[in-house]
Amino acid sequence: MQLSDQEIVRRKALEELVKLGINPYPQAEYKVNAYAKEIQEKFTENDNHFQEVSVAGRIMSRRIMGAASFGELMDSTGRIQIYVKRDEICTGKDKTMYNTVFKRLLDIGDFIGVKGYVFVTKMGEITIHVKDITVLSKSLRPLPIVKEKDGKVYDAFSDPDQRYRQRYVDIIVNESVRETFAKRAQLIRSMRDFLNNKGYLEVETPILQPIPGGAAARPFVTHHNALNIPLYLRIANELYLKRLIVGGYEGVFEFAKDFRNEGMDRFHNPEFTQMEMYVAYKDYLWMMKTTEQMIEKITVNLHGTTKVQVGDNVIDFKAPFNRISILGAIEQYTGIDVSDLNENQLREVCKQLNIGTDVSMGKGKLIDEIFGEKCEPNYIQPTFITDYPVEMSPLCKRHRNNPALTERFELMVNGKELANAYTELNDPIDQRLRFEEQIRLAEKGDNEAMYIDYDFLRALEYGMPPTSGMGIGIDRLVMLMTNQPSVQEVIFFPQMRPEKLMKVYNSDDFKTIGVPDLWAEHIINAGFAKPDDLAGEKPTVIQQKLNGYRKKNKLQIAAIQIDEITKWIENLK
RNA sequence: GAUCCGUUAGCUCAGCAGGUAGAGCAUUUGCCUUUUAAGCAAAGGGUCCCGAGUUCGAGCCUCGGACGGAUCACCA
Repeated sequence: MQLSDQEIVRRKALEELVKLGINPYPQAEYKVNAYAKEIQEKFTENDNHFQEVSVAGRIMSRRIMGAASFGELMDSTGRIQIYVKRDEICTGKDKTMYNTVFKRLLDIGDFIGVKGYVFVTKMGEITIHVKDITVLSKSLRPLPIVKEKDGKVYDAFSDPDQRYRQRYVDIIVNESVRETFAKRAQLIRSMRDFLNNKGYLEVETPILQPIPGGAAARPFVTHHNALNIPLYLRIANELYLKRLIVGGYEGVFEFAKDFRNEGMDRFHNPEFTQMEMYVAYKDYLWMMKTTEQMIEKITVNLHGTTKVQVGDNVIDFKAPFNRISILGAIEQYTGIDVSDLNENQLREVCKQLNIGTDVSMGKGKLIDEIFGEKCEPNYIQPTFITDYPVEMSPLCKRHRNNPALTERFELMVNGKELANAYTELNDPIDQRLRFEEQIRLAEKGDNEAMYIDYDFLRALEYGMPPTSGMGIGIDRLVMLMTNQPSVQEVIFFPQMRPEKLMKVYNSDDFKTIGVPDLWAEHIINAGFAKPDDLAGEKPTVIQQKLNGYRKKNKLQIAAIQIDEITKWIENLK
């Protein structure tokens, strides 16, 4: 492994700690009785609070001035300044703990525990006056140094690639990232509370499914050895949740990880979280009200107001949200009434509007295309789009006033779909026909049309009460609520192409061409990363470089001779 | 999948008509007992993403590749 100079320094410090009898990775519990945030919030100079604190965390900065030092310690709640004075942590004659351990062997990133009392410095900063330091864990890699003053961040650790691949570093160094994920947790808690308060049952259903139903998307396939069958990672949990409604639960919900084997971009991660809920005896009108109430409540819980800044827009989640039918929306933005058009006429309209189509698209898909192209981006404020054509909603009940439509809504916010809901189809005969229609579409080449789940049909045949169901994208909701421009910012470990490790050569690679052990240790550091690098150089140049390195580092080995080097180069060929 | 942009020290980023690779922070050493992104001073630190080519000479130019970002396409 090639180490940078800073990593070498830290490894040496580690060895020295051990020599001093200090275990850099101790086993024992370190008892903590206070946290940074708590001290910052509650300490006042007149009280006798916090006079014997014990705090543990990472050293995030140090300012050493002779026999006294300031530093910042970061624990799970935030940062607090520490003041370390030599004669306070070394009460006897031996000043090693300060001079050597604290000043030289500890680094930014190391975990320590400190005991002491809290006071306020002349500069007015709440600070722990340290009387005792315990090394808790040595850090061998230097952290990025991010500094901040008056809300302005300097030298931010900002490369998305590194931040997502090494999220642990991102959350050490970027406080706002920790806040985003804290908000995510709070949002989910708030939604769960809302649903629990209604008395619905939180359930878990299979992620490995023999038939990937409930949505139209390409699934990931895996294989079960014992059963010797393919299994799919779920694209939705809808059909399982509806089985539970058949089973007699009044309301069920699940926070579900779903998996879709499709493109990745800033709105799509292959695995994402959806909350789906189903409630018996309700319809989509009720569900609209419930959805807007739930989102309003979550927003207020998170922000104390219904208004949220998202990019350049302020979005107001105050219920009720606007409602418009999909055909009405199309008429609004294109001036064309498409409600009575057949497939060919729709194709004509698409052409006229400059929307690409292909033969696999049925009537439903064509309407969806027009809406997606001409209408969807316009709905910035929360808007329910309702009453979708029957062809694009195979699990949804037909509209009570128009059998060509369904009782479905999608919630659009900031020009994107956030939630999707139905008055669920519970007529088993109609459901079977709709599945069969999907199969016909599949044969036309729509690779997202559904498989038929016969057990689900069997369940419906036992009878499912009238039910309304809704799915809401948690990642997208978190993006809105935290004003983040991409899903990758709200998922701890977004999917990335695997890191490609470059072949790293070591001393053994040099030994194979005849470099003696003593030199093989040093040759990489002397500037030859791999054996082939020797081939491009004249032997005399190599000799100079190696012997120069020997002199500079005062190596206790004999100077290298030119004929040796010539032999290595011959061995290379 | 297409187009554009990026990849240089641990981190953030400069660099040029092709001529010995730079800054700030971090690191090391010395001085300094209350500092506030940054005390003062000095020093060390690089596979300029990888590979091929052009050239006397490539971080820079050409071609190919890797990875990332943005936009578009795809997308119930």
